Amino acid sequence: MAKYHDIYEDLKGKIEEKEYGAGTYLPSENELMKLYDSSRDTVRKALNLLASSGYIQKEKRKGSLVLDVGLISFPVSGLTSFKELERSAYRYHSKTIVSSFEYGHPNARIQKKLNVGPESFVYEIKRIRKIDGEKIILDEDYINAKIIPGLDAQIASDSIYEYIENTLGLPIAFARKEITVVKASEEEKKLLDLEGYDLLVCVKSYNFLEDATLFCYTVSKHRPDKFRFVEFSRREK
Amino acid sequence: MAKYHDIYEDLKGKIEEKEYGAGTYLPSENELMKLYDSSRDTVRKALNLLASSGYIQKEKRKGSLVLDVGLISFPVSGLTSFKELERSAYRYHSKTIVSSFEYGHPNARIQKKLNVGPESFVYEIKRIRKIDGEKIILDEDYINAKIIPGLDAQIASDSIYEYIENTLGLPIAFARKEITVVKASEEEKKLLDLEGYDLLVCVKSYNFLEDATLFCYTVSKHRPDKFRFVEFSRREK
DNA sequence: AAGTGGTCTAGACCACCGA
DNA sequence: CGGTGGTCTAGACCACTTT
Repeated sequence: MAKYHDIYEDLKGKIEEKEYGAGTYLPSENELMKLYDSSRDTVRKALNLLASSGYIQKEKRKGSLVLDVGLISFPVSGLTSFKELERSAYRYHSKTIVSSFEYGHPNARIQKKLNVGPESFVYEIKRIRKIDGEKIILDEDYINAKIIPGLDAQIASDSIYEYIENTLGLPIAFARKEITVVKASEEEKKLLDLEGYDLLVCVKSYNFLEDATLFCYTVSKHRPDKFRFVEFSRREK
Repeated sequence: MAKYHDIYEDLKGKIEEKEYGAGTYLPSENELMKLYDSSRDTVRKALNLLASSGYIQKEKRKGSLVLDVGLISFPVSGLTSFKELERSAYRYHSKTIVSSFEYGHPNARIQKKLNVGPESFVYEIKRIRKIDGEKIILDEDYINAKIIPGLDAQIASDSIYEYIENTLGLPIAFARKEITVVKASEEEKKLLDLEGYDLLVCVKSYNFLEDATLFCYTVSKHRPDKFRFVEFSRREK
């Protein structure tokens, strides 16, 4: 099912494999209709997906221009989790260390962040991400245990997202993220290999399920020299 | 024209004005068809825009849930330029100082960034952004003069984007951005009020017109404590 | 059983570009 | 003038939720 999505994946693949090279035009919508034996609307849905993710630029009365799919490395974008990054093209020698795993009632700050009361239960997990032998990233996750039950340190050392999506079958849908720069605390200096840096790039993220439930608040702190965020954005209007 | 866009704007406004409150559902697609006297497809286009910009979450067989439109401040996202930020809700006492304005052939690095030859002409503009009396941001713009002619220091001190879009009538379409953290050079320490910080948040941006012409490469460096980037992202699949 | 959003189709008109 | 993408319409079937 979801024909338009199949067409999107197919075209995306062919652009990445240079079958449709940068600077050339895709077949017209009329031709794509025939190629994929589908209606124009369906083809256009696929093309819109390609445009919004930066693969093509649609030009009126000319066609769909294939863009140069440049470097796509270390995106915080698209809800990518650390575990997914490992699997990506940019493969690091990486390791996750669970430095603390707690379960209990949240303090006032976390109650507010997760929008829960003092009687609720929350997992508080701290993890250190090691890349090429250096402790680079510190992740703090605050997870609503009522929504995400059954976590343990073993799952945390693997991938919490995979557990949520595959084991629990809960669909992660969207996130609000904020990137700032903060001073490193003494504890953070001890936990990470900061090499003299006293600032950290701080990515705070509110993560939601498909039914718009806020299930997790994450604070991810990166050593400045190892942080990189890439974005493709279209201008409104 | 562009009915679906009008509907989008109307609904967006009503969500921002709390006419449709967070946590409630929008009228069903069927009702919206009648409300706006349009077809279902047109209504759905508007709803998709709302969803992709984070205003609603569509839930199958239930409806379009209105999300809590939180803080939207200082987004680098969406191609927002400094001049637009000024006009936004978060109004700063701000001022732009053109610290250097040059016109000539580009060096090898800029030739590569702008994808032009050594015989081409490029504007190289440095601007300091003052917010509340403090010099916080340093912008370097490298602009292809063949595409964007007629720039001068006066325009640079106002808004280059406005000049491109309104005076020249050229449509700015999309950008590729990269955020990293870099060490401040001695020159940058002199130009900005860094208050002891020796790192800067560096936003590099390749900016394109609607016909996918690369017209401008920008490097924008921010004092770490004044930098903030907010993003809404949907999970693929 | 009624209502919802997700998908797909077929056809239409427009504005504009290039031959 | 034919081809392009942009927009809009009307109708259809599906899977599922709610009543």
